Amino acid sequence: MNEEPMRMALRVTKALADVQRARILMMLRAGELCVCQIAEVLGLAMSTVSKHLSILDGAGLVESRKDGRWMFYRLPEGKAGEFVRPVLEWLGGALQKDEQVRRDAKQVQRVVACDPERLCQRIRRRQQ
Amino acid sequence: MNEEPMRMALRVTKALADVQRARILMMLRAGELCVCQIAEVLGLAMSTVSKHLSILDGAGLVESRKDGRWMFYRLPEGKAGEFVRPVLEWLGGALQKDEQVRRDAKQVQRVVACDPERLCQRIRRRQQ
DNA sequence: GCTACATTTCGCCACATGACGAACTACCAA
DNA sequence: TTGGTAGTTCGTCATGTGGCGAAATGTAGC
Repeated sequence: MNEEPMRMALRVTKALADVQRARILMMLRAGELCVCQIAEVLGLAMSTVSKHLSILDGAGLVESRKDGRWMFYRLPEGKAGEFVRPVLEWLGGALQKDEQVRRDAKQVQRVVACDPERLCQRIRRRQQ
Repeated sequence: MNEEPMRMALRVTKALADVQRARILMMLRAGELCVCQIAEVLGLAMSTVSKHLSILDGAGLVESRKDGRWMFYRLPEGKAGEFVRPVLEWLGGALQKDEQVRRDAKQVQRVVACDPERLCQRIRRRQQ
């Protein structure tokens, strides 16, 4: 194991160096979310969100779980997240009072209350 | 005071999301360096290094001091560096065993022993 | 099997970023 | 004041990145 340290570190910092990905990480503090829920809050196309999530995943900043057609993403737990936990905590502290992050957190509350089926349909309609 | 938190955080993460800038930060752990010393170790043009340093400075990841024609850069100390210190420590830990970072550290030892006048001349010659 | 649908991958475009050399600035020393 | 020099800024170019829609993938249910 143990790939070149610089490569690992840069994958993390590059993954963190984007607004939408920072917003996603903050949203996931509330618990796991599926792609369409995240897309709904960010107001982005699902393909775009999926790409962001694969970048976060590649950096070890999220873990995923597949449930039927749905894919749920969450912050890494336990040993898997050891490497990135300090940075995630720093980011959380830095964005604690960010207005957009707070709006997102409220939206997440609304969105997890919805039936995911309906949510995905709504997003799909928005895109055409 | 207190600019939008997201903007501040992203300035830091974007500044960290580049190999050369990560190398610079690691090099500065040995103490302050001038632009030509950094350019020598990285093997980049001074104009490029200067740009990197201005990005690091804008993120609060370095402080600077002017001495005659020389500009010295160092890691931020005291209260100024409070915000970024956790990330810098994380990066230091992550890159502890990186080969390139170690080579850079040795080069820094060589370079600080040189007369800076001669060093700058050497770099300038290299660029033509 | 076939259909519906959540997600991912692909192809494309617009824009951001990192590199260089040249021109410009600021400062020291004659 | 004039030269020389460390550093910065500017213009340019190649490459990287984020966005979308369309096509591909995989899974549930008929």
